[in-house]
Amino acid sequence: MDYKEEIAKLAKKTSGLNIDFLQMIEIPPDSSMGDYAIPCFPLAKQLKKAPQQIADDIAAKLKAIWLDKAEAKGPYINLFIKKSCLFEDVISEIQNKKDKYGSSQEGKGKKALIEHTSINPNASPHVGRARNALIGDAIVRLMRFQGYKTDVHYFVNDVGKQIAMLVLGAGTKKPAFDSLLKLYVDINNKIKAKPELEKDVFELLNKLENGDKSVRKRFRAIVETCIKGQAKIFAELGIKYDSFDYESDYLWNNKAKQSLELLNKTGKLSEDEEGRLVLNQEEYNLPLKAPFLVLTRADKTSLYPLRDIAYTMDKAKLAKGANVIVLGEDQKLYFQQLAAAMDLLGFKAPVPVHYSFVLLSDGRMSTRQGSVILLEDFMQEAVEKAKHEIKKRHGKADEKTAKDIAYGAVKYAVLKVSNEKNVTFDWDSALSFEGETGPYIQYTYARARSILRKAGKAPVKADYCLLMDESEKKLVSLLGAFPEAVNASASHFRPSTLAKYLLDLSQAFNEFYHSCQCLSENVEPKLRDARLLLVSSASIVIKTGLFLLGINAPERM
RNA sequence: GGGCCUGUAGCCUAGCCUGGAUAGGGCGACAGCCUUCUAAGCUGUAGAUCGCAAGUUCAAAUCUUGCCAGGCCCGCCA
Repeated sequence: MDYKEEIAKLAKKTSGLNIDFLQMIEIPPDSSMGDYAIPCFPLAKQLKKAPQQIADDIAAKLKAIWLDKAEAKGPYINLFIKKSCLFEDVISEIQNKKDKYGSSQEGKGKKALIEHTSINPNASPHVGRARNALIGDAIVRLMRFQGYKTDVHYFVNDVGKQIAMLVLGAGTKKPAFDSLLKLYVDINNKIKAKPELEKDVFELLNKLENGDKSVRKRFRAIVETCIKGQAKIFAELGIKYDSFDYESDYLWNNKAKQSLELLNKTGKLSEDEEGRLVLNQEEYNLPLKAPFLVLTRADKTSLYPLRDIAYTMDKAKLAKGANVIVLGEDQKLYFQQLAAAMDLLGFKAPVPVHYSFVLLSDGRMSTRQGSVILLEDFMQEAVEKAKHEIKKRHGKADEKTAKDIAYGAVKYAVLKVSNEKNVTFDWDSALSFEGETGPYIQYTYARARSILRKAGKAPVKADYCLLMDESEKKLVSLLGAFPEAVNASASHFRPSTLAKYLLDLSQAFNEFYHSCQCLSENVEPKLRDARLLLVSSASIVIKTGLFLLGINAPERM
């Protein structure tokens, strides 16, 4: 039952006012003030009465079977829902729906396409780039949970100067994945010291674009090594892709060229004074110094935007429903240019989800300079620490649990921060297992599961009126808020919203855990049943929530 | 020069879209709580002119404008 709606209806009927109360209803800051509240300020003008008076008048008249009481407190009408109704609704719904609880199913029957990660295939991913993958994966999970049939795409940027440099650096050797970063840094330094080497880079690119078989092979070999290495690391974290789309394919299959022709038909394409093909985007009023998107070099070899336009057109054709792309904040303006080009071609651009960079205490991460924290290293450190912590408690550590905890910490540390906020990477806080962390939430789950294991057979129903403690009430109310949290998180593409919710829920559970016993002998059997169902419900919701963030919930830790 | 994002206790962060009741958390500090379901936990204390200044409003962390600081971007990188 949706109490907000019921309250709105009731308030409208009793007050006789033609006002949409639904918008006005809010949740009081403290549960002792009621389950819902209606602030009466907005009514004051219309009724020409003091809001306090209005609250008094209306509160006295509000009556419904599910309503325990309505009392005016200053200008607010505070509403208390009958506990039996409120608790019954929430707990039985969770028990019925189990791991489906919280899904709005609003994507049912719809499809979604999402592109994320799409890192340059030049080295092992650093934690800044990993932010893309982690946010992207959480969005994928949220959308699937909401019922969307979701395809995950990874655009492999295997064309361009950066890769050509790597190919040049490798020469005839076949470097291993682990050695790519060093190779990449070295060749960057080498070219910096000897700029005439750039000529070789462009020559490689030209040959690649014009279909030189051996050059093509050299590119593919090194890119494959890199993509395999990257995919393995992400797979270790439970992140999977349905399709790796190679940028170079857009050269071979002529789609880049074809989109150039389509753009030409718009009349906005022209050659600039140096022979490059540029797209006029004046009409879109983008904050650029010159309103042109450069699509080719003077030798007419393609630049990234052209290949990206071709790719984005393909995605637009493929995307039957939602079309989402996760991009760094550095791509914001560029993406607007891409979107403008799509608009010109009559295609709908994807919805961009932007995130800010992970910084180091002494500045930005740069693969080129080798000043990075590699995701692998972060994961490894976390696993070491998890093993150490488990051994401290249980004597020996099993690999699976250690990884669950370690990766939970890694993921949560990244996902709990709002997308648009910069993160300054700091080993101590990133590797913390206490406080606002993944392991804290996992620990909460393990505690709940431990109670349920010891309880043996689970009760089927209970009298929820017996749950009198403040901590119990708070817990139920948070459990009831899960669907809304999921919906807010999914619809705004903000995993941090769900991360925050799970933290609040875990805190509420731990407070309950400390103030209410379940299995103790002096707990009445009926109360025990009610509490066990509450614990079971909390465990279901925590597990589902963690799953949506891509975090495993170990049964013991 | 222009545009977008961010600014909340010593440090990190939620709330800002959709303005309302004492601005939530966490780390660190200090004081407590394990003979009772896992102390990776819980309770309490101290710590905030919500960057600054104006404006709108009965009411501003939240909306508007200006300024300051940090991040990112603005033609042949991707």
